[in-house]
Amino acid sequence: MSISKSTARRRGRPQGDEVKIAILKAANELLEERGLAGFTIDAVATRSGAARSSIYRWWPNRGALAIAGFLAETAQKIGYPVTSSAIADMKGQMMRVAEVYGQKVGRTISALVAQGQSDPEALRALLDGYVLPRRDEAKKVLARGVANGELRDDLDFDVVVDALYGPIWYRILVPHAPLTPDWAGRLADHVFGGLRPTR
Amino acid sequence: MSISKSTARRRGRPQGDEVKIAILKAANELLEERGLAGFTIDAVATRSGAARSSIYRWWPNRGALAIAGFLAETAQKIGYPVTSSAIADMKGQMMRVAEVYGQKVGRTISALVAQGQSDPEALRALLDGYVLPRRDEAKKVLARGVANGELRDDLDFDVVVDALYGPIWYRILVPHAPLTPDWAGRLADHVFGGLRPTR
Amino acid sequence: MSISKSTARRRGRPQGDEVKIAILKAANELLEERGLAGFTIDAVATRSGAARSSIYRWWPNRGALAIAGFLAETAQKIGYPVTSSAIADMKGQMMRVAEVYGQKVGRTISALVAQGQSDPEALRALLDGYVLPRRDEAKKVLARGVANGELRDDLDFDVVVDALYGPIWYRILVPHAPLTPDWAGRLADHVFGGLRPTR
Amino acid sequence: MSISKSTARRRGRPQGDEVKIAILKAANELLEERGLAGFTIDAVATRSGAARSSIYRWWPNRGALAIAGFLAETAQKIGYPVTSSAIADMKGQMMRVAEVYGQKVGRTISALVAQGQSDPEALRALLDGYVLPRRDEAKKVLARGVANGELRDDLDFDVVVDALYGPIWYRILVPHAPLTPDWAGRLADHVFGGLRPTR
DNA sequence: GTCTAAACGAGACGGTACGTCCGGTCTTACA
DNA sequence: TGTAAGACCGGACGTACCGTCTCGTTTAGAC
Repeated sequence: MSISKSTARRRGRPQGDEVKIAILKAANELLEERGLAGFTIDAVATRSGAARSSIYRWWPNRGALAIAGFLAETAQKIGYPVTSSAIADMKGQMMRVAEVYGQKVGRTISALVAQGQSDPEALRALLDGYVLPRRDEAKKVLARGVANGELRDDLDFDVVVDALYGPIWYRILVPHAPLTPDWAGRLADHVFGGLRPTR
Repeated sequence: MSISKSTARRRGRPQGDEVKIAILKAANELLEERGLAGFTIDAVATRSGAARSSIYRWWPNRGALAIAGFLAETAQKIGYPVTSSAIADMKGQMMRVAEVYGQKVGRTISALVAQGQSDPEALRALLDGYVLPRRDEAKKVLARGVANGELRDDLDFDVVVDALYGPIWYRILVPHAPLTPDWAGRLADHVFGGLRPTR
Repeated sequence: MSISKSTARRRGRPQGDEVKIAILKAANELLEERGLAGFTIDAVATRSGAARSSIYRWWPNRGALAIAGFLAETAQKIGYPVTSSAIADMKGQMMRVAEVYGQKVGRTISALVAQGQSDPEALRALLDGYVLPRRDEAKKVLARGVANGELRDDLDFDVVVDALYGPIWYRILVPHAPLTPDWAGRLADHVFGGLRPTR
Repeated sequence: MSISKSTARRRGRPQGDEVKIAILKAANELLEERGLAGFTIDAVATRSGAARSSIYRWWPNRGALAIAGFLAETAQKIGYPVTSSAIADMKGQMMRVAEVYGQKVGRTISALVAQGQSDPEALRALLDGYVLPRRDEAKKVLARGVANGELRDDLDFDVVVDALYGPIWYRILVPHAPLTPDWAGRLADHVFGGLRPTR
């Protein structure tokens, strides 16, 4: 995004971060509170106190702003616990994710995905900035599980991550029933344990 | 949508089905070809040869039209096979769903979900008209599997359906990787078999 | 408007003038009450209880209906008094016209004239059906005045009628001040008497 | 329309007068050429090269635009001559008005009046912006005539202005016969001279 | 301390789609 | 054949945003 900022400070007024931060904050709040429909450049400008032109100076369009707001404000709030059991760590993290996504963050995420359907760059940004990194984290936990014998060694990690986290996103985006930690726990149990009877 | 057409014909000019059909067809095609962005009432009108006002006579807004187009044209294309094995039936159906959703239908579905994020009625219609009925079908297959001993008898069907189909929707909506029958087959194997080592 | 009612009954359902009358009545009422803006074919249909198609059977478009409604209902309500004095007759008639036009009829007339601006046929119908006939009546009174010596014998009747009635229409259409009988009387006095000082 | 431009420039982009002028010009031309029927916001936009939204930024609806176009372009074209005789001045001005109104301006005026019938604000604007000011001018001339003895001193100026100009508007709006300077001259003669025989 | 170029607020501008309203035509069922 | 009902095409309306642009103002660093 920015090349050659390392070299000697350029002339002119430097870019007071407050404006940028206020914009991102407002963007995120609007996304949370009113979803994609209420997320208007004008609304962001009004709420943040910034001018529309200031927004367009830093982000090329509303999709980019939406993603940026999300990444800046809410993205990295859920870490993985680290205990001796990878399965327990996974399950715990899924439950915490469900808890968080079940509230305002869920609205934001679904708005972002919706935006992504008609805005390839926004989708790309969401994937690269959020989805893929988190998948990688999950895979590390899985690898740990394989290493210590908790998990089968023939697992396809991509499939497993889809199996564990896909349903969570599905419940955000297609809310046929509420997204709760309890449900997430049962989901983990079913997937880890399989569906076949134990002999 | 309208029952009670059986009774005596109403007074005025009857509603030449061709127009309605042409509109729905055009709506669906646009959704498939160009996603939500290109799905404009005007575009639908032009392509179908109908007048904008005719569209608004039958559907209150673009969300309703989008859902209606989908349900009328593409919704019921994938049935369940029925063999002796419920697990095989499930897996087979998932693979066929993946195949179909991996193409144009996927675009349509993601457009509908996106629309649903800012249009509660559209979301409701999608759930009631498509998602929930298909979940019910899946649960019947699962029940068969429990009955004949293929599946554990303590399963939470809602969780299981989420676990099996959630990832498919996830890959449509958050396309971090392509949606293929092969992947769907492996997904089924992982979930049915569980992730823990077999003794 | 309707000829040949005398001859032998034609086949089919007789045309029960009630519908036509109800339509004209409704048309006129709407014109009076809400002016051109509220004068909608649909509104006329609803109020009259007739179907839109029945309206279009008898009148080609809304302009024609408006004129017809006016002519049928309100047009011929103001006759000329006949006394020995033509000037008094004129003045009296002007005052009564002002009285009538100052109320609902004025709204109707201004609506018709407005309609006429973008509908040449409506204008033609208004002229032929109302304006010109009434001008002719006025000219007869003027001729009587010339004959009995009340009026100059070199008058241009068209100019005189314009001078006497033009201001009345003007006050209807450009209502810079109310249209009252008193004002009309003073108008008559000024025009008949001239504006120059009497020696 | 806007005073107080003298003070310090406002913050944002100033309002490039060209756009506004082009819009008004186009509006007026359309009114002249095609009357109220052809006077469409879209047509104005197309002809002026401006966007529809730019038009709506400055005028709230088509009525307001119509008036504004008229006032900006054609309104003030006819001044009063000033000679020693008030009567001659009046008559001269009436003839020139007749000449001008007899052409395109007449179309515009009748369109405006028509618009006014279903748009009270447009009517108000026409009265305040055009009709009343011009009536005031006329009254001044009349006052001069009274002062120098050409006219009776018991005249009701409002009635006189109605008597002199009312017929002209009447002939514009109810064009039963063409509006010519010659006719206007005869009108002036009749009204100033009165209709009674001179002893 | 001045100079100056970028940041910033404000808002005009061209566009595009929305959903509504109405006009006029056409097609049916019923009387 | 007249009438009620209402589907249909078409076109204008006014609204809401989008993304671009052009201003005047502010301000921290360069000089």
